[in-house]
Amino acid sequence: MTQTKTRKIKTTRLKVRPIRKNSISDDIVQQIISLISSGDLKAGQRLPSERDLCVKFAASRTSLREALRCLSIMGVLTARAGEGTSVAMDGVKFMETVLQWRMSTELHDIEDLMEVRIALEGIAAASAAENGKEADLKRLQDLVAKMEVSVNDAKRFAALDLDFHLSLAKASNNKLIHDLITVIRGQLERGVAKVLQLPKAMPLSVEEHKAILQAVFARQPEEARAAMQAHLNTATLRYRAAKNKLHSPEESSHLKAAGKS
Amino acid sequence: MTQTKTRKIKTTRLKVRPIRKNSISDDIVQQIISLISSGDLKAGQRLPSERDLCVKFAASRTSLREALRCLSIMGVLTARAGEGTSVAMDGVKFMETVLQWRMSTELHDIEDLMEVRIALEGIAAASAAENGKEADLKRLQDLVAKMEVSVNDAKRFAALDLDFHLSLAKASNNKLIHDLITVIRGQLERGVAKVLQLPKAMPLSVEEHKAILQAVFARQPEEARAAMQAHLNTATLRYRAAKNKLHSPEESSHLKAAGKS
DNA sequence: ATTGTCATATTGTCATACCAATGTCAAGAT
DNA sequence: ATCTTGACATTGGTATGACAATATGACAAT
Repeated sequence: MTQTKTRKIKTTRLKVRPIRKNSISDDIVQQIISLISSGDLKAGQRLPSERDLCVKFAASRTSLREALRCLSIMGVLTARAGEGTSVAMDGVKFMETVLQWRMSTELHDIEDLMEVRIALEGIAAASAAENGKEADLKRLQDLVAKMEVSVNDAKRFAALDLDFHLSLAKASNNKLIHDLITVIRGQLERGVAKVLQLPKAMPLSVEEHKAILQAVFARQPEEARAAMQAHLNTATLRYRAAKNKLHSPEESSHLKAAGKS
Repeated sequence: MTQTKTRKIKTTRLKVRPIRKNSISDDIVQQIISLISSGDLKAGQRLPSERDLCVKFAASRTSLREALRCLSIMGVLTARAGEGTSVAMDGVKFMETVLQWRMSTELHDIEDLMEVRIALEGIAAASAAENGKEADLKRLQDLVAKMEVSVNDAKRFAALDLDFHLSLAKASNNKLIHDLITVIRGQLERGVAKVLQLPKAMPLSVEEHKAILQAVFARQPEEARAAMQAHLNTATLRYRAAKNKLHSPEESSHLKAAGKS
């Protein structure tokens, strides 16, 4: 069969473009996104009923529903039977599901996440020191004070820690950074809980947060960045220690409660 | 006046949770994500036909399709008539649609994007200098060489520039950073084109890329980071200039306001 | 004033049918 | 032998109708 030679290339090279039919659902999704983008659909606003939208889009209810359902699952829309469909109020759920998917379908190393997180939270700290409003800074102060008296309650401490970092990200006044930090932190939640189990972890963490807070209050962007990045670097080291020290063999997803035999 | 007094609050505060019925499509989506996450479904692998999946999930084809369609639109699956449905090979499309949606439904300032980009590409340059493989570095060198002889072809230059930055991000060996840079860069594409219209923009850009390249080849992470961030900072300044000089008023549509949310 | 009931509108689910695109493979043409 | 062609089966894409489940408001009953 080696004589299946190449001389058979007499097929003329026509300059045509492949025809591509975008699916109807795809099209509808894009249109709705555009409507939201242009402001014709505002957050919380209700959409016409599915049957009405069918005729507006000149599509079947099947195709329309595939589009609406997709947007609902992603958190862009909220739909409930009897009530109708409306634009979601908070776009955060969207990013949450998204990163959850991303993290699930494509493995990202914890170290990769931390590398990005260190950079972003560094920016956030610097920006907060530079531009943060007094109210935001006050809130950070309160949170650190609460952390200081919660060093014996790991669960509460973790919640306060999360609140601190997100509040600081918000104070940076860069919404993209706030979004990214939120979703990345969500992926690291388990790791955070582990780190806090280490002895002295919480008191040390309080001191580090105090250092960040001080730099932010002093309106020293670079110091704030350095303090934040130092905090997260040691947190990364503590995570590695926790990972190796504590039941190291398996670290993966879920503990399979083997039950008390 | 207000005799609708408050004493009527004897309604006991019960700790109950609202009833929530997850839709079938939602459930199927979660299950498929889990299958991909657990490795039971690998990238490129084909799923059973829709009609088969119907019986496996014990759901109607409508519900099943709403789930599959959602995953297809988001880029997690790829489906074509006659061929079947399979797990997408390239997860980048997913992040692209995601950020596109996010950018559309929630306004992000160009400056916010650049701030994040500067940090991430700084990391990428440093990591590439530290860990980049020789082949990756060689590719960067080739790209800069091509850029140097393309200073009169803005379109080609822009493509080479994009290639350079993404290749460097890839060389950093941090997939999350590569993803984020890719999508952020996608949002900035128009801005990049504008900047290159400025006089001397391309020759200057070449020099800056050479500086980055040199630092990376010298295996000097901090120098590489500094060179990259200097490059992007001047690019930002050039963008502002281009925005103000050229027909400015229209189209940016992002005005930064202290968003409270 | 609270509760029960009903009508109505809307989303959620299902079953069925048909269309369009793709792959398979055998029959026929060269 | 090799290539083309066409029929056929498989599969995703679309459309339609029907019914269930849920939320809302009006209204009667207690």
